Amino acid sequence: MTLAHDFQDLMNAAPAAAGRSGDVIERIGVRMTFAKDEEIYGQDEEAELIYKVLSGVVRTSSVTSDGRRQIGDFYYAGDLFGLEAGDEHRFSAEAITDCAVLVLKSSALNAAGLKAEFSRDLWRATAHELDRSQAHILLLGRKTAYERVASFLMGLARRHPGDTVEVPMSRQDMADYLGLTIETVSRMLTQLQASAVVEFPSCRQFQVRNQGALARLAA
Amino acid sequence: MTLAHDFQDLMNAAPAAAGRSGDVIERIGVRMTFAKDEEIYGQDEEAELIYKVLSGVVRTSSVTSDGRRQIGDFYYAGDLFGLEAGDEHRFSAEAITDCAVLVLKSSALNAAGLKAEFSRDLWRATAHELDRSQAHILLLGRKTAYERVASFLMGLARRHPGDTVEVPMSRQDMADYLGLTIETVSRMLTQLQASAVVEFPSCRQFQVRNQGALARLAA
DNA sequence: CGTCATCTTGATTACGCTCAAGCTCCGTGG
DNA sequence: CCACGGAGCTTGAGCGTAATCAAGATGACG
Repeated sequence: MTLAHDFQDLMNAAPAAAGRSGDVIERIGVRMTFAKDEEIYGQDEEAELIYKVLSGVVRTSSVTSDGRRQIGDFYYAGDLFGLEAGDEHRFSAEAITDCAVLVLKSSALNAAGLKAEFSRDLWRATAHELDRSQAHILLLGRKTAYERVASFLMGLARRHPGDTVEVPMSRQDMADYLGLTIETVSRMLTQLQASAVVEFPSCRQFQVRNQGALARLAA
Repeated sequence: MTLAHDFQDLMNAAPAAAGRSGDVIERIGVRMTFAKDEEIYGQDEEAELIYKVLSGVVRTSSVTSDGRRQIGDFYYAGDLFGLEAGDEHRFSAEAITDCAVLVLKSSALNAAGLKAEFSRDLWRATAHELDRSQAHILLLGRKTAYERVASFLMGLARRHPGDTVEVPMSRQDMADYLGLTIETVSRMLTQLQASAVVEFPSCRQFQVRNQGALARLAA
C-alpha cells in the first residue's frame, strides 16, 4: 500500500473544506492505493477510519476459526465502506483488483469541525449499507442456489449497465458471498446459460439474454 | 391498535423537549399499543416513522409472493426499529406479544428543530442494526442448523440474564429467522437437550446447562 | 510450450426439507 | 370434573438440493 499524499495533507486541507458535504471526504481524505488481494483493514482491527472507493473493487469478508468464509459485500467506485457500530471491525476488507481508496479518520472530522456537515452523508451511507444487508439476509435465508446466483448476476448487471457485464470477482468470492460452494455456483451458471437466461463468452464476463427471466428469478 | 395520547401531543411536547437527546423520542413520541399478531406497519408501506418498543416483543418480516418468509430481527423493550434507507419498508413489523410502542414521525423532528439533537442517536441505532444484520448474514451464510439454533438460544440468554430464559416467539418465528423449517429447529433443540447443553422444562422456556459448549457452538 | 491457478463437470454423500403421524398443552363446554 | 377440539410442538420415514471428493478443461503467464 502506498500513500499518494502525506498525512499532513489532512490537516492542511481541512480549513479549506467547505461547500457541499459530499465533497468533504474528497477534500480531507488521504488517497491510498492497494494491489490486488492486499488487505485494507483486518478483522478485529479498530474501526476508526472511513473509506471511499475511487477505482477498483473491494470486498469485505469474515473468516471463522475453522476456515469458513462469508463475504459481506462488494464495493465499487463511489461506495463508502468501513463504517461500523462496534469499536472493532466484524469484517476485514481486501482489494479484489488494484484499487485507489480515499481514507478519512473520523476523529479528524471532529477536529476540523466538519462532523455535522458530514454526518448526514454518513447516516445515509450507513442506512444504505443496512438496506443491502437486509437484501442479503433475504437471499441467504430463503433463496435456492439457482435464485441466489441469478440475483447476483442481476445485481452486477444493474450496477454496470451496458451490453457486456464484467465479473471482477472469482468464483470463490461469489460462492462465499452467496453462502454456496464454487462447484454449485459453477453448475448454476451453466444452468442459467443452458436456459438462455445469460451467456458467458468467458468466465469473467456475460451478457443478459432474457432480462425478464433473470428478474423473475432474482425477485 | 389504540392511541394513548392524541397526535396533538407531538406538537405540544416539542418545544419542551430539551436535555439529553436520548429523551427526544420519549418526549415527542406518541404511545400506541398493539395486540399479539397485530401489524405495526406493512411491507412496501412508506417508511417515515421511527418506533421504540416500550414493552412486549416485535418482529420484522418479509414474505415473498410464493409464501417464503424471512424474519429480519426481534425487538425488545428499549429497541428502536423501523429506520430504513429506502422510501418503502423492506420488512413489515408485527407484535408477537401484546406491545406498547412509541411512534415518532421523523419529519416532526425537522419541524421541531430537534433533528440535530436526535441524529446522533439515530445514527447509532442504524449502525447497531447494521451490526446485527451482519451477524445475521454470518449465521445464514455459513452456519449449520445446529449452530444456528445454538446461536439463537445464546442470543436470547444474553439479552435476558437470569436462570430461566423465556422464549417469546413460536418455533415458526425461530425457523423463519434462522432460515430453517420448524421441524429442523425442533430436532436441533432436542439434540441440544440430549447433549445437555440446554434444558427445556417447557417449550417456551429453557435454562443453559453448559455455557461453554453453547458459546462454542454459537461462535 | 509448459506450468499453475481457476473453472467446470461428474459421482457420491449428507444435511436439512417434505410429508405424515402423534403428542402436549390449553381453553371451552357438556 | 372430564371430554372434546384445535393450535403448536415433536418425532419418524423418505427424498432432494447442495456439499464433498475427484477428475478434467480452460486460461493466464513465464
